[in-house]
Amino acid sequence: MAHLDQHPPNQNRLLKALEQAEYARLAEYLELVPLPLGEILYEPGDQLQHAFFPTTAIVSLHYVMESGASAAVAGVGHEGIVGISLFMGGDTTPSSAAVQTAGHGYRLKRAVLKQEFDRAGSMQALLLRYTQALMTQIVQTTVCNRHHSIDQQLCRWLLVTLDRMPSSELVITQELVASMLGVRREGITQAAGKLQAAGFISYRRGHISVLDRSGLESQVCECYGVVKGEFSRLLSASARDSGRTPRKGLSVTR
Amino acid sequence: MAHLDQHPPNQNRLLKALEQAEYARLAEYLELVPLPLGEILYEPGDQLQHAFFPTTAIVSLHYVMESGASAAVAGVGHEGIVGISLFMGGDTTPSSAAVQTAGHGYRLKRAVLKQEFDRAGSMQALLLRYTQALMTQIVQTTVCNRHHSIDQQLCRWLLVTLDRMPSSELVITQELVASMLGVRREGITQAAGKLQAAGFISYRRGHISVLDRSGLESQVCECYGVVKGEFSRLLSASARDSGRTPRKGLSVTR
DNA sequence: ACCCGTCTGTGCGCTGCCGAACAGAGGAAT
DNA sequence: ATTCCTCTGTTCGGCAGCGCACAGACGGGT
Repeated sequence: MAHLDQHPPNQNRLLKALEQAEYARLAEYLELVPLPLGEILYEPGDQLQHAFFPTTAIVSLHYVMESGASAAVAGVGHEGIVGISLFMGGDTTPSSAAVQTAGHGYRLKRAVLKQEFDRAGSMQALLLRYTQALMTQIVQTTVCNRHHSIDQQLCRWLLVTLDRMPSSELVITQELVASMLGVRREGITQAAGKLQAAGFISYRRGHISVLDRSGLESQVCECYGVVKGEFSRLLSASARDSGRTPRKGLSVTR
Repeated sequence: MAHLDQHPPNQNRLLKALEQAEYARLAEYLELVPLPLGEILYEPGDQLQHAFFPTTAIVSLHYVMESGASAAVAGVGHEGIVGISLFMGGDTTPSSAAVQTAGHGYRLKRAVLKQEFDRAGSMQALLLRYTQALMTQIVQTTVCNRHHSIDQQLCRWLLVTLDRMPSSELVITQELVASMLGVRREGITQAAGKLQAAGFISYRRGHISVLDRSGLESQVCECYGVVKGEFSRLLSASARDSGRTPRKGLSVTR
């Protein structure tokens, strides 16, 4: 069993950014749960009962079409929360959330989250800023789908996943990556082959090791930087206190 | 000049859904403005000064890439508001907003909107539900980009635009439609040709008339219905009073 | 009435991605 | 060691959409 000290709540950036008083109110309700690969946190139409704050796990938000085809629209790791529809008021969404990388996270009962949100304090502001950052991520996925090659999208996916991992070893099959990017498995095989030939990664059945992060960064499309810039603009520590515009122009490429 | 009685604020669904007291507080600050085709309401990095509630105009939210290529991620008509980053806390976004169909709208100064939002009353709840519906729209655009043909996307675009128009005559060039869908102009020419041959639409230089709406609906992909279902679930009159889950299963196809 | 800028139709060849099918290769379980 | 299942590599044909180039056609402006 995972001990609390191995997985402190403040591994999650949102929980970490909470003010003392808020964190104190929530602490007793935070429940550490294991998030095994493939676990589905919610599906379309589900009445959500909990929100999740991943610590070491990564959750992918995706939409499954009638035909069975699917595509991920965003990912959530230790920087975020799964289940924003709880406080946005819709309670559910047409998309699904599934664990993409096994790990742990904290969950919080719907009523507790909603109550804290409705105090309209700094946690509300924090969650709303996070939601806006998430929207940016989705928007960027949209344009990336439209205009960029599988190669570039794979680079982007590797980098955002890496940003949420403690190590540079990703445990995932090409098949799963393909279904997340919404492309054929063969497309990933080929793109990954190029990256390996370039010496940026090495992989074996179900494992991808990133050897040269800067190599990936040299190939990735602008989408990666835009999203990363927005996340740090909206959620950096200096933005914590108010809703005002914090420092700008961190690393955004325009 | 447009008279107030030709363009009452309640043409905008969000304004219409406001409670008496809230509307009364805002009314004196609502400013009717013409929104000519092509006007840019904001660009990346702009510090927004106003939010806009379109009445007859349609605004498209899109992202312009470094290469100059662009793609629309969502549209806003009389059902919505432009400038959600004002109350979400980010004040700005990496995307742009431009008028896609000329018309009118009301604008509201940033401070006034923010103040009303921060009362954490029913307007806050309304705007948050709208934001969630907008996210659904963006998500659906993402998967539509990934998996559906230009033909289907054009159908979808025509229908959502039609839903926001009083007549069935759209004033827009194929060139503009192409840039909104993020595809080549030739692709639109071809897709529109098919639809015309099928008798669903007729067009001439800068004008598209929808002749057979149900024809379009028979060809459109599921994305249209999903978004429409979410909007009515989240923003129908019966959902106005609280954040609770309203009626379900309107027309969403799963 | 004219002119010129913009919009629309059409024709290439090209390429990135899809669909399907199959062979080999790891790795976990027995 | 053997078995079996899943993951990975590779091939081939097909097609949707791209980039480019050019011709005609419309319509607003003077």
